[in-house]
Amino acid sequence: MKVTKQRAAENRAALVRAAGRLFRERGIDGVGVAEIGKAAGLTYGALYAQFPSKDALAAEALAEGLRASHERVTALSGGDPLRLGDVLDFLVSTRHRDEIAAGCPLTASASEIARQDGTVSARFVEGFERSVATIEATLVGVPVAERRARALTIVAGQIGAVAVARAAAKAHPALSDEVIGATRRVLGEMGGEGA
Amino acid sequence: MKVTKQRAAENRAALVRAAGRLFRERGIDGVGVAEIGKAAGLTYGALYAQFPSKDALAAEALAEGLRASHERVTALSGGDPLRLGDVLDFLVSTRHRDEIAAGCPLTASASEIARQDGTVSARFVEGFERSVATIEATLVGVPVAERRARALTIVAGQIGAVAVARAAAKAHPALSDEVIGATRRVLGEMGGEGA
DNA sequence: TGTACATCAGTGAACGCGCGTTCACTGATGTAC
DNA sequence: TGTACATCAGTGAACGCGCGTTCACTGATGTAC
Repeated sequence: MKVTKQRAAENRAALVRAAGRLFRERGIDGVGVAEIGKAAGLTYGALYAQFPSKDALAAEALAEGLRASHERVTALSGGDPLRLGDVLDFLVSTRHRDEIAAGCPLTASASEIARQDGTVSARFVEGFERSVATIEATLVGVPVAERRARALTIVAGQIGAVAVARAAAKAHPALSDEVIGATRRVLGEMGGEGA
Repeated sequence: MKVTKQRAAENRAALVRAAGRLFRERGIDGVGVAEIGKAAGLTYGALYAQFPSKDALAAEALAEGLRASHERVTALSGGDPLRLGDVLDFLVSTRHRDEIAAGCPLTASASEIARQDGTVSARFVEGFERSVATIEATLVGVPVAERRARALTIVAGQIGAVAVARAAAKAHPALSDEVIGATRRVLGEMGGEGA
C-alpha cells in the first residue's frame, strides 16, 4: 500500500542504515536482501521500490556510512582545531575495533571494495580523500610539503591496524590489543616531529 | 579411480594453491567449490576426498599462502641481513597491488578474516607475527625497546596501504599510485631515525 | 469542501540459479599370498 | 614372479537451501475537478 512521502523517505533511510550496519559486520556477500529488509522493518520487495539493485544500495550505504563517520570525527573538536591525538584515540581504539557495525566503513570493508563495481570504488575514494584532508589539517608541526604524504600514511595505517586487530581478535586478543596500542602511539608521533 | 600416493599429494597441493589464488582474488565467499576443483584440474568431489569442508581448505590455503609469501620476502636478502627498504619495495609496490592472486594473503584478505572461524584467525595471527618478527630484525637503527611497536605499525601500515591502493585503483588510479609511493617512503623512514 | 480516481510504496509468491555437501559408484594402485 | 582382491582418490548426479530479482497485486495517499 502507498505510504506518505515522508514515511517513504524514512523507510529509504532505514534501508540504507540497516544495509550499512549489516554490510560492515558481515560483508556485502554475507548478507541477503531479505535480512536487510527485515532489519529496516520492511520486506525485501520494498528495497526494489527504492533501489534498482542490491549493488546500488551497497554504494549508497557506503556513502552514508562514510558521511556519518566523518561527522563523528569532526565533532571531536569542540569548535577548536581538531587534534591528531583525538582522532587516533577515537579511530585506533579497542572500542572502534569491537563496534564494527557502527564504525568507519573504510576499516570495515577495505579489502572488499576492490571486488565491487566502480561506483563503490568511487564512494570509497571520496571518503578516503576526506579523511586524508582532515588528518592533514591536524599536522601543524610538520612541514607543509610533507603533510600529505604523512596524512596518506596515517589514514592507511589506521585502516590496516583496525583490520589486523579485528582479524586477530578471535585467536589472540592480547596481540590485537597490542596492535591497537602500538599503532595509536607510533602514528600519533608522526604528527609531532619535524620533517 | 585410485591414483598413486604421489599423484594424490600433488592433487592436494594443486587444490590448496588454486583455492589460495582464487580466494585472494575474489574472497572466500566469492568462489565456489566447483571452480576451485576445475582450477586444480579436478572435480569438486576430489576436494571432499582431501578436506572435510570448504572452510578447512580455506584455512590451509591461507597458511600455505602466508608460508609462500614469507619465503619470497626472506629470499630478497642474498644471504646478507634483510633491509627494510627492500621489503617495502617488494610489498608496498604497484606490482604487489596488481598481482593479488600471487600476493600476500594478509593484504588480500585482512577485513575478511574477522568473519571467518577461529582456525582461519589463528593462521592469520601466525603469519602476522612472522612478518612482524621479520620487519623487527631490519630495524637496526631503532632502539631495541621501540622496535616491536614500530614493526607492528609498519606491517599494519603496509597491509592498509595495499588494501587502500587496491580499493582506489578502479575509480582513481593516480591516487592509488600516490598512496603506494607515500606509504613506501614514510614507512621506510621509520626504520632509519632514532627513537 | 466533497468526491472520484490515478499514483506508487510496499507486499510476498514465484522464478531460475548456483551454492556446499553427500554418496553410490569406478577402477588403478598396491599389497597379501 | 604371478594372481587375487581390498583400498581409496576421484567422479558426477542429486540433495536441500538461500540467493537476487521479478511482478501481479493491494490500498492509503494525494490530486484534479
